Amino acid sequence: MSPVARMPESSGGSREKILDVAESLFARRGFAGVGLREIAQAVGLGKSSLFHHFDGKAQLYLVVLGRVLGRIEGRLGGALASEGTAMQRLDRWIEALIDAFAETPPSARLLLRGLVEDEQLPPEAEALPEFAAVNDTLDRILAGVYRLLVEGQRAGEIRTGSPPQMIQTLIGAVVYHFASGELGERVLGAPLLSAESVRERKAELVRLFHTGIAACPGPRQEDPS
Amino acid sequence: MSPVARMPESSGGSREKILDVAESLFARRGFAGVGLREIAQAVGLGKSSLFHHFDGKAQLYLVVLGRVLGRIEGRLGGALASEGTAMQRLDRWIEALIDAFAETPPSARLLLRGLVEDEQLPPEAEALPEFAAVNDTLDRILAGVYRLLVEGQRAGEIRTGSPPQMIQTLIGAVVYHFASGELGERVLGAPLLSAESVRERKAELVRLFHTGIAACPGPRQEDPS
DNA sequence: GTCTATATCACGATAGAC
DNA sequence: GTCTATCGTGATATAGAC
Repeated sequence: MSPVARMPESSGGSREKILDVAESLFARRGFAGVGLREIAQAVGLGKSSLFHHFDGKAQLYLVVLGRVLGRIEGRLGGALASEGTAMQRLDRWIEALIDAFAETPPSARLLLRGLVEDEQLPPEAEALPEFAAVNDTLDRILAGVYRLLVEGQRAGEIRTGSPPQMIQTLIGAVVYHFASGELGERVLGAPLLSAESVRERKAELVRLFHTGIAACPGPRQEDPS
Repeated sequence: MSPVARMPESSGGSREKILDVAESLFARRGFAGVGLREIAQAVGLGKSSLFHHFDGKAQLYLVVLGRVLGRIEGRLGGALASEGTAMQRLDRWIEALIDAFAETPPSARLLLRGLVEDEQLPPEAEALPEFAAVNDTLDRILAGVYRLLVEGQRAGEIRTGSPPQMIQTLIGAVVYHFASGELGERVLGAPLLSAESVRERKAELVRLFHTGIAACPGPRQEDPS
């Protein structure tokens, strides 16, 4: 899509390094909390050099956000396209989202900020093409899981109720968890990103969506994991 | 607790006005995204006047955050102290948390930032007494719901599983929802804070925690709402 | 493609008049 | 308790040499 995307190797991948560093810093302290000087310094460049790779701070931020969303969309697409019942695909969708955050730890924080902080960017940034691209990717992701939930309801696998409400819960339960950092580790009493914690999170959410947290005395669907 | 808390009325409540404005602005753009100049201007004061009410930006932010947490703790305490089974009290706890966010809309965003953004404050701010106060309130809130979940498990009302994992889901599902702003409204296709949306959110979460989202064929516990 | 130098502006915080 | 004036710093962004 981007004009620079065609040359993945040639002449020093400064651009990728900048994006990696910026992703980590923006995730930790947000758009306003990070200066271009700090980013440049962490990459090993002068501040002004960033302007030869990006049009400015806002565009850089949007490129970073778009890259994260693109990675996530790729993973989720596999779950949507997989075989099995709607409920099985939903389980895989949840697990794929968790894997995406576990693989690239800053993603969850960056995404949570990006989703919640509408007014953080200067107003003129909404005119940038990257802004529209981010929104489009987001819409596709949401539309995908929405269709999956509706399909599950039609098939009688998912109870009645508002799919958008369920989506809000899914996003909140997954994204918040992996963005919760120190507080999350205080709650858990364990590291957030260890293989064991990640596995436990998957199991808990799949179980929650299947049966809630109540000790239901009736017969239960088979545990899928 | 605070030395100023004893005089709720006398001599112009500038302090409260500052806190209200700061809460709204910090919620929208975060600690680093808001300048003292903007806060003072919105209150109708000069920038320097803020320093006669607060010790600096970081302390002001912590006071705002502490006030929000105090309001929430008050509401949740009522639910914890109420009568009924652990599951019924958990339902009330969830509904009280939702009411707190619905009543003071910026709270959810402010809190989500405060919870997730560890590194946003300058390091010396962690030495302020308000920092410890915020953490204490947070710990009390978390300990309260933790005890409730464990009690429910002992009584056989709540299934086995990790209470911390359940708490992470609770926080994520409630706080994210009410912090989700424009994106949340795009997902829902409806305003986030209308009486109907708030009622629907309560019903969805209570239902989710009772029975999951699967269409369970077995007998179900009575709907408590 | 990276650099130095600079322009312009806003920031948090302080001093001191009233 | 609020104000004006100011200090020192760091912000984004640009210009132009190499």
